Amino acid sequence: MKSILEEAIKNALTELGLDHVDFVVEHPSDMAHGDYATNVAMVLAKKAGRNPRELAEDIIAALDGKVAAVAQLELAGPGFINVHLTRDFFTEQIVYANKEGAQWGSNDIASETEVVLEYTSPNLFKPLHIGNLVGNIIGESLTRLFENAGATLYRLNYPSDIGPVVAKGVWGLKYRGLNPDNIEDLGRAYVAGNEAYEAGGAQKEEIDAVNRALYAGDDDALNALRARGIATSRARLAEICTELGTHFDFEILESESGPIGSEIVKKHVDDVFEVSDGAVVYRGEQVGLHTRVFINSQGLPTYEAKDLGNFTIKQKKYPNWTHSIIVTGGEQAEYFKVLYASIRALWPEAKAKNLEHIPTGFLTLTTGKMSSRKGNVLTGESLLAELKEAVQERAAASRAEDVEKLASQLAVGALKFQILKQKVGMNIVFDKGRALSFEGDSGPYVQYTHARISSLIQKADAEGITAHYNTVPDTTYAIEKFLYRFNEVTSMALEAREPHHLVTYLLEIASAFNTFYAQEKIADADDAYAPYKLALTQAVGQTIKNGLWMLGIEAPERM
RNA sequence: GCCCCUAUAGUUUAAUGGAUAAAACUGCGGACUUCUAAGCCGUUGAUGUGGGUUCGAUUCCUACUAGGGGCACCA
Repeated sequence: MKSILEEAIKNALTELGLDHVDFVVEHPSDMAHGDYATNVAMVLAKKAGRNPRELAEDIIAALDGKVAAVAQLELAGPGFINVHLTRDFFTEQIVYANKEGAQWGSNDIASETEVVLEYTSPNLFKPLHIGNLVGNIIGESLTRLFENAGATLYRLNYPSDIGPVVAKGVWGLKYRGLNPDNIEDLGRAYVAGNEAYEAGGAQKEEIDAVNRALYAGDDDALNALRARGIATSRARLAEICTELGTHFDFEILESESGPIGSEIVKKHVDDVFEVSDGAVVYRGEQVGLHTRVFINSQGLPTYEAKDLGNFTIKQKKYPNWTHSIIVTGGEQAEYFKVLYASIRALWPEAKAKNLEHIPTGFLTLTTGKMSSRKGNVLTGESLLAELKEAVQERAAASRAEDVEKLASQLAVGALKFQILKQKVGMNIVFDKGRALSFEGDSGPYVQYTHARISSLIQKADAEGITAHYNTVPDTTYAIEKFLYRFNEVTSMALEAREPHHLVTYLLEIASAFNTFYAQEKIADADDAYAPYKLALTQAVGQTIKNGLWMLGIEAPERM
């Protein structure tokens, strides 16, 4: 609808012999101002040297009758043109939503793209910090927004299985006699290794030696500890990903990408890189950035070189990619600028493609600071467990058949919703108390609205009410004014890489539905409008379900 | 020291350069007791400071203040 209006306005400008300018068609914040409004007259006024209100009058005249769904055009304020849509338009949107079903809200704005999206990417020898979950949650939502827009999409996980962090963990396993098959011991081993490393001295050198040995792969005992630790960590990661609703299409390990990256760096040591203090570096200053080390003075690849190897593997596996997107913590924002600069220097053809880094915010707790080094972290799984525990009683008292499943759906919903609610990149202050309360602007609020709708549909069915559109009320319900915006929101959320627009929308539509529900009896067999209300209710339910899916959140039928 | 990001109500967050800055939590008040009260209705309360651009600035530019992040062998 929005694009139809934009097109009609452009045609009107041509008809009036006016220049084309950049104007917007938007939803006025006050619904009394209509369903859409455009500022075209005001933008054009100065250029044309005319009064904006007079100009708006001319445009209204030229626009009148051109778009069937438009009931009324009015001039307002300093020169806005407000557009009111017809009753039929809103009814048609309900028909359309119900007909589309699971496809409702989809679009094709990314149908020409092939996207490799890398996210989650934990270190296999560090406990999964709740901060790691942020990347998973945002990344997963982006993958779904891309899929919803028709993209060919590949989900990539890039866990770290070799390097200093792994060496610390393996050292801890060996010298503290910890069990590599136990996930808690793995966490303790890393903390011990890190403390030893920071203390310096002989132990630090031991850890460096472990690191070199692991790269060389010539110490069977260390190799075995590393392999067992990795297996333990990956098994647990897989469980968490299942619970969160993420599956990966493929994985690249740093132990694979490192050697490939090293080769590339060594091959280009004269044209792209240079040797400095025994290390191989890239001089980012030439493009306004900073210098970074790609191969350290011990001859081992750093994150930088590994990422070049990672890029090469992706390139080989998916040569037709158009977008390579990596979601990580915001502290890596500057790093990725340098990395991408080096990639463009190495492979000029990459300039024609889209290399994107999406930095996420830092997650802090309102209740105090966490430190992964000291081990007093709130791990991803412990938080999920806590959320599930908190919801257990409610879930048990609910109408759900499978209480455990509902508890999990609500816990995951609460967590994801709170993280996706704000703009990507903003630091997240995680309020456990609020997340645990499940009230207000929360995942469970929207999930509850969905369950309520499912229940209403069931009741209507029992009452013998069948959805149809023959008897339509004269006035448009407020909720109908939100429904048709769904497509606009999903496109915008994807284009901006900002799922929070969708979150805001779902809260609005859920809230509008709950108001509708409080004001109107829906499943009333004696009500002539009941079939229409039912159709509307179904459409809202479908919107919420599809919208939650794009956030990676399940929509329970009963709760 | 240099670079990047951020600053909105008591708190946590919204607002593609537009009209009276939108919610939630908290506080206070209320309705129904009819389809799920994890709900609904009402109410108090905000754009860090100074300039600039613009018909119009929370949004763009600039200086300052405050907070976070980064700046060579971690990821």
